[in-house]
Amino acid sequence: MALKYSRQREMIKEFLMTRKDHPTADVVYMNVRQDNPNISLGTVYRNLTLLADIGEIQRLRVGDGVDHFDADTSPHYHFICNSCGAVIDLNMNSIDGITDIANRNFDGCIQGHITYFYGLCPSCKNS
Amino acid sequence: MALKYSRQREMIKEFLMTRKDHPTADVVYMNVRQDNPNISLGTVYRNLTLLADIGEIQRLRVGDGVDHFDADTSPHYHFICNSCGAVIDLNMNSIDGITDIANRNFDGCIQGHITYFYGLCPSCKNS
DNA sequence: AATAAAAACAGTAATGATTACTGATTTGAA
DNA sequence: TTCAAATCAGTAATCATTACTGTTTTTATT
Repeated sequence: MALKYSRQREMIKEFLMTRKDHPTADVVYMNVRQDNPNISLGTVYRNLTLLADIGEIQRLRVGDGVDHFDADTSPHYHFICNSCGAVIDLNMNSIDGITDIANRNFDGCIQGHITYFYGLCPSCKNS
Repeated sequence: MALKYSRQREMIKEFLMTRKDHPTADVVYMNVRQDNPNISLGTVYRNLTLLADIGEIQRLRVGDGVDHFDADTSPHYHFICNSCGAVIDLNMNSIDGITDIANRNFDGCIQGHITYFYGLCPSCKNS
């Protein structure tokens, strides 16, 4: 199962790198299709999953029933607007200490955490 | 749209209160059906959503593609086993301080956070 | 450059969780 | 008791995602 080059995968990754708003598979599909009208939605899904599996992108399950994708794989937190659903990067340090706290009273082995912040985004706050 | 009594809703809530493992709608359905074989899956979904909306239960989106439900509405954290998918309550205090940290460099208004911990559950750890 | 096996593709069908619809039943206030 | 509103059971529809199939592309090897 050696990885082979794929124009489609490159286009998907490149599109994702231009976006800071963590688009869904469908948004990726609609945009990449502007340059390659023949691309299939299944190809988009398959490559997004593949890219996430090899760690080149990040899959975000923000709880709205649709997966979002982020080309920024560095550890960072996300904010989801309760009003408009926007997914926004947060500028704050990692709070890895909480996994230690969580491990204290737990018999298993906690390896990491996922945190999402909720509230009103700057634009929804002023309207 | 005043809320009226419903035997089905009561059964669903009562079943959920007996469980600590955060069952899915389908599991609720299969169990409640033992006492009421005529109950409809749609009724289970409708009432779980209604109970969550009025705050009597909690909906957990743990990222496995299926919603889980918890009759314990007090703030507490959850752990998801990377191996078996079990959803387990964690015995630790709320770390509300992190919403303050998150708010510092954010123009919007952060109202809360959702954190899930991942790793190996006690039973998967020893096998 | 020609060959061929593996990988990836486009297009479409299938899946699975959840929601919406419909006509019948239940609830609860007047 | 009456009756409108709420809820129900059963089923159809939706929507995101995955699986399947026959074709095309990639790439290592001649």
